Parts: sequence; structure tokens; C-alpha cells
Amino acid sequence: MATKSNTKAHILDIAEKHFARDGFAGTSLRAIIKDARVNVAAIAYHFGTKEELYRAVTMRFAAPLVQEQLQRLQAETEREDANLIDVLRAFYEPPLELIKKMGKKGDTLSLFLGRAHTEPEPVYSLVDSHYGLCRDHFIAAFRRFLPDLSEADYQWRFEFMLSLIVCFLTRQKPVRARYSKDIDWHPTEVAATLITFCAGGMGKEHY
Amino acid sequence: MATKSNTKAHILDIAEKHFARDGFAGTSLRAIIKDARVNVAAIAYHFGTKEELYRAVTMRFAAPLVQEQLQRLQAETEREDANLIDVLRAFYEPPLELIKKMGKKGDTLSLFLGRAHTEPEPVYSLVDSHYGLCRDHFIAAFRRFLPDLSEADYQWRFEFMLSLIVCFLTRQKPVRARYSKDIDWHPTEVAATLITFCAGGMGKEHY
DNA sequence: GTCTATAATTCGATAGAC
DNA sequence: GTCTATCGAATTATAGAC
Repeated sequence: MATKSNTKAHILDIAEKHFARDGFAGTSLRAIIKDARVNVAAIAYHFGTKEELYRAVTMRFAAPLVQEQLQRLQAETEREDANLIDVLRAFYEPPLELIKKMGKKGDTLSLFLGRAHTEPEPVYSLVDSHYGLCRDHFIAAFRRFLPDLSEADYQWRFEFMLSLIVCFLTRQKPVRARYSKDIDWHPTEVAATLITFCAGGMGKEHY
Repeated sequence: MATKSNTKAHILDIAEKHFARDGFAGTSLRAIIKDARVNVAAIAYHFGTKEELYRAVTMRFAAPLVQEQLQRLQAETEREDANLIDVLRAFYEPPLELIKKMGKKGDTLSLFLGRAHTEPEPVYSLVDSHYGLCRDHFIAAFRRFLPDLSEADYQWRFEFMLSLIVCFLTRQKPVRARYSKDIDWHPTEVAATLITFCAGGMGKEHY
């Protein structure tokens, strides 16, 4: 037989799981191929190096997600009566809706997306290059809805906003294990929690 | 000559730098000994395995820091007129004061402390075992000053509070590089920023 | 497209002299 | 306490048959 190239998608699934759990440096290609029950050369053939495999995993969902956030930001903020809440919804809802929509696979994607933001090189540069544009546009939106702050304040507000979703994505499982066996949640509900926390903290200058 | 055992402290300094920058899995012992200009056997003699070396780096500053946070929490909250702000100050000020006090070495410690909270196993278990007690006590304080929230809400408020300091510790350098060449800051000032954001977000139920 | 076999490094850890 | 030397295992990546 010539081709049955869902092998490629299968490798991506397994690689995502390992990168999410063990990080880039902590994951060996041999752990992936063993778990995926494919050959070591299959990765080289389909993706090339380990770094290119990580990049391919990122491109599947993480990269389109940034585009979705930017599109939604534009759609929300071109309305006349837009406000800060709309900006935050444009940022938080896309990733939450995506991982929820994916069901059980969403747990792995959640951890992968979150961990990607806390990895050292070479993942850091990859993530940073994708988030440069996103950061610029959301900070521009902050300037409109939170006027008269310093440049440092705008930068840090974006970082805080980002760190809250990273916190949820990476800590979802251990936190829920601590207080409940219930694993069900709704994207808009979680988004509301993050938005409430974020919007409450963004408005004020001093405590 | 028999002993000149600041070798031990020197290794800890260099190891901390590499673990901070490259993570546990991304750091090789050979990179450390090369940078520290010591012998490979020096690490084995003074610390044992790679994991025990990481543990030793943690024990130097990170472990005492948790104790300091807990002591300050107790000191603040036994006052009659204590409030949520005091709880947040007990959490945020100790790490900020420590890394500021250390001057240039503080930059490395900052990154190490922050990254430790985002590492996979085996670092995750090490950090989690240290933070269990801290989390319990701070959540207990939340129950007092933020009554009538669900258990899930208390848990997530602690996670958000933690993620903000981790964000500052790890993102300090790139963020500052983005908007300014100024590298100076004051612990109480940064603490105030974090506390303002955190306290503003913690009070409300819905947006 | 898939596989076996292996090249070429690098890893963590240890043995043993001084 | 410090060093050299090295072991055995694991790593990424590639070559070449089918």
C-alpha cells in the first residue's frame, strides 16, 4: 500500500500530548514514536527535525487561534459602543471555545497551549513571533478603552491578561482535582470569570 | 590545599542561572560545569544527582521565601483591622523585596523562581509539595476576607494571585526591554501594581 | 511511505588516583 | 575535596532497502 497518511495527524496528536505534559526539552522523539507506535523515520519523513515537529503541532491550532482572536477583536471594536469587556471577550473566548469544542482532546490542547507560553528557547522565540502582532493590536485597543496610562502599564496589562488564560489552561486539571470530581465547564462561564478578574484589576490606578 | 568550599555556592549560582534560562530538562550538567569551570565530579560530590542539585538551588532561596510569606500572613492577619490588601501584601512583597535586595543576582533568581512554577515533572512535584501549605493558609485568609464564595472560586483566586507574580518574575526583562531601557524598580511599587490588579479582580462576582 | 539499522553525539553518573 | 578518565545508556538524525 502506498499511503495512509493519517499517520501524520496521529503523530501530531501524540507529539502534542508529550510536549504538553513534559515540555519541549523533556520530550524525546523516541517517547513519541513508541507511544504512537510508528517508526522513528516517520517523523523525519513527515516533519524533519524535532523543532520542526513542534512547529507543526503549533501551526495546527495555536497559530489559527491568534488569527481568530485578532479577527474577533476587529469585529468587536469597530462597533461604536464597544468597551473593554468586548476586548477581553475577543481575547479569552476563542481559546476556551476551541478546547471545549474538542472534547477530551481539548484537555491536551489546553495544556499544550498554556505550556507553550512558559517554555524556554527554542519554543520561546516561536511563540513570541506569533504573539507580537496579537500583543500590538490588543494593546492598541487598551489605549482606546483605558486612556492615559503609561506605556509600561499597557504592556503589563497585556501580560497579566495573557497570564490569566495561561493559568487556566495549565492549572485546569490539578485545580479541579482539588475541589471536585466534576470536569464539566462552559466556555462563556469561564471567560466571564477571567474577564471579571481582569476588568476589575485593569481599571484602577492605585489601591 | 584541602578545602575552598565556596565552590559549592559557586556551583549553585551557575546552576541557578542555567535552570532559570533553559529549564530543568533543557539544562545539562556539562553546560553547568563548563560555565562554572569546575569538574564534573564536583557536582556529584557536593550534590549528587541532577535532580538533587535542582533541589539544592530551590532550598537556598525559594523554600525560605514560602516561610517568609506565611509568617507575614500570620503577622498581618492577626491584627483586628486586617483586610484583603494585607493578605496580598504578605504574598507579594517578600519575593519582590528579596530579588530587589540581591541586585544583579536578583534577575537570575527572579527568572528561576518564576520558571519553577511552570516546569513539568520532576520539578512540578517539588514545587507543589512546597506550595501546598502556603496555598492552604492563603485560601483560609481569603475565606475570611472574601466570604460566601464557592470552593472553586477560592481555589482559582489563589491561582490567579500566584500567576501574576509568576508573570512578573518571568516577564520582567522582555517587557522592560520593549518599552524602556530603564531597569530600576521598587518592590513596594511593583507590589502595589500587582495588588491593585488582584484586589480589583477579586471582589466582584460577575461583570 | 514505511521500515531496519546505525552513525555521531551527548547525556548522567561513577571509579579511582592524588 | 578535586581531578581525569570513562562507562553505559540515551539522544537526534540519517542512510538505504523494500
